[in-house]
Parts: sequence; structure tokens; C-alpha cells
Amino acid sequence: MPEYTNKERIVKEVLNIFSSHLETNNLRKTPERFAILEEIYSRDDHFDAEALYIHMKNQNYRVSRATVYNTLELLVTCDLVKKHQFGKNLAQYEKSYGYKQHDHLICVDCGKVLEFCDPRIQQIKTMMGELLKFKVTHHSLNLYGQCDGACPKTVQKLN
Amino acid sequence: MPEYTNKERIVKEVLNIFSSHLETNNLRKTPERFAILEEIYSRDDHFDAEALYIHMKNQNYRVSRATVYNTLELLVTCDLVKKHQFGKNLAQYEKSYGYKQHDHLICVDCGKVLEFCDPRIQQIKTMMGELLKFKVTHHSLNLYGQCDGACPKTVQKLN
DNA sequence: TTGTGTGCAAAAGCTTTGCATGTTG
DNA sequence: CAACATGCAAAGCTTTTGCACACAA
Repeated sequence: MPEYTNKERIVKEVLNIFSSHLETNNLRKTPERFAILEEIYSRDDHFDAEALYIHMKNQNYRVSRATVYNTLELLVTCDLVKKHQFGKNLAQYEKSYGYKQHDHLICVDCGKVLEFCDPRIQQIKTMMGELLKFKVTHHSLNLYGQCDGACPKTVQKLN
Repeated sequence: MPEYTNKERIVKEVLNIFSSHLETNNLRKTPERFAILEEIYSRDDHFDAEALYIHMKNQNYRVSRATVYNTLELLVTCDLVKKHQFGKNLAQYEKSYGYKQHDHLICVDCGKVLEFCDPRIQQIKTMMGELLKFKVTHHSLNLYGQCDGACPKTVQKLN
């Protein structure tokens, strides 16, 4: 199955999930909310709230920052979007539906973000939850370092 | 060896390390810098920059926020203090010298922070560094969840 | 029609910066 | 004495809030 078809299918599923979530919680189905969700799922990689706002603006959507933040929070609540802090005072977001759980490796020189999976994280979560009597619901693991050689140290410095 | 003696010894060592670091990097040994370091090592747990500033003020030190932030950065650079982001846009700090590397378990209801160690993290860092051609220098692992029963949900909510 | 959601702008909260003054080396 | 660090206040940036209007249900 070609990639773009898969993407379209995911967008459709995601819109349905969001729609149900809004219904269930007696929240309104506004065009802004769906537009923001579509915009998020049309892009790859990580983004911050301002970048998303600018993208919406550039495509001539009439949205406000307030609505962007509000909708992002809704989407995080129903697990369609994940929120991260990569060591800066700036929240980063990424779509999460249809993507396997993963963690991040961040280059402190150029800001590049790589993703990886390791089953040992799940083991640690389970064990520590039992040991310390916590119901662990989610986690965040970031590895920081320097990427191989050709990394432009001047671009988008993270630290 | 009694605990307080150990603490005094650590403070002494830490002051020496900081002093050397300042010398090596041609930075000035100002009373403010040493006062801030002493204050940090006299306290336990995690704190933010504002809390530290208030503490200094309450003890009638004449310091400014700018100096607090500046010194915290110096201390992070020479590994005497660690900086964290526990899912909020507010940096949290903790002293790090003489304490074994650890990660954090955070209660999203009451903000309580527990610490734990797991050797598997080191393995993951090493393996992923090799696999993805990164020189991994440090990491941050936070587990989020709910602490057992008696947690006051109204106090200092983290999310 | 009713009340929630929105846009806009102002406010809030954490952190950084500019400038005149003080102090280290 | 020269350069760097400090205090103070203002500015910067991300995020939140207040308010009047719009629109979903």
C-alpha cells in the first residue's frame, strides 16, 4: 500500500476519533479544531505552537493563537498529539496516532531530533511503578549529545 | 560518620571545585557566586530559580535574579547542579555533586518527585549512541503518574 | 436561542538583556 | 585601572486570560 494512501487513511481515522471525543465530552465541533488537526497530520516532524499558528495563517485560515493552544491541549488529552520539552522553555508537539511509541535523541549543537524504540523502557516503567507505588501513565526519555561530524553547529542551537 | 559532617565535607569540596572552575575559565570569584552555591547545597530537593532567589533575599543576601540565573548556568556547566524540566515551562534545579545519577518519577496530581536508579538506562544510552552515531553526553528520563492514595490532588498541580 | 468557542489584544510568568555602578584581579 | 560581574528594571518570549462577538447545537 503506497504511503500517501496510508496517510489519507490515518487522517480520516484521526478525524473520526477527534469527532467522537468532542461528542463524548460535549465539546463543539468547530471548523477551526478540525483544520488544526488536519494541518498537524499533514506535516511530519516536531513543531511548536507558534510554527503551527504561522502555518495556519499562511494557508489563510483565520485562527488565533488562543485557539491553537486550546486545540493542542484537547488533542493531547485524547492522545492524538504528544507534547515534549526538549530541554528548552518551548513545548514541542508531534502527531502520535498510528506511530509506534518512541523516545528521542537530540543534538545539542544543531537541534536535530532522532527517534528510537527500546523495550527496556517499558520494563523500567513497570518495575519502578510497582516498587515506588506509582501508577505510571506516561514517560519522557531524551538522550542529548552530538550528532556525527557534519552537524552545522551554528544552526538552531538547542542549548 | 554522621550525616551533617558528610554534608559539611561535601560543601567544602564543592566550593573548591567551583573555585577551580572559575580560575580555569578566567571568571571572577565573587561573594555572590559562592553564596548561591552554598545556599543550594544547604537545601535538599528540587527548586526553581525564583525560589532560590527568594531564599537568598530572606537571608538578607543582596542578590539579583540576573545573578541567580547567571550563577545557576555556571554551576550547570561545571556539573555541580542539574537542570530539569518536569513537563512544565519552569526549570527545576538540584545539586548533583556527591549524589549518584538518578532519574525521576513525578506525580501529575500533587507534583511530588521521587528518584530512582536503573542500570538499563546506561545500556540504552550506549547502544543508541552507537546505533545512531551520536555522542550521547547526558539524558533525561521522567516517569509520570499518580502516587499512592493519600496524594492531595489540589496541591501544586503539575499538569 | 443559549452558551460555548473564537479572535484579538492585553496580561502573566519565566528568563534574558542593557546600562550604570561596583569590585575583582 | 581595566574588565568583568552585579543590581535593577525593562524587554523578550511563550503561554494564558478577558471580553465582545460568532456560531454550533
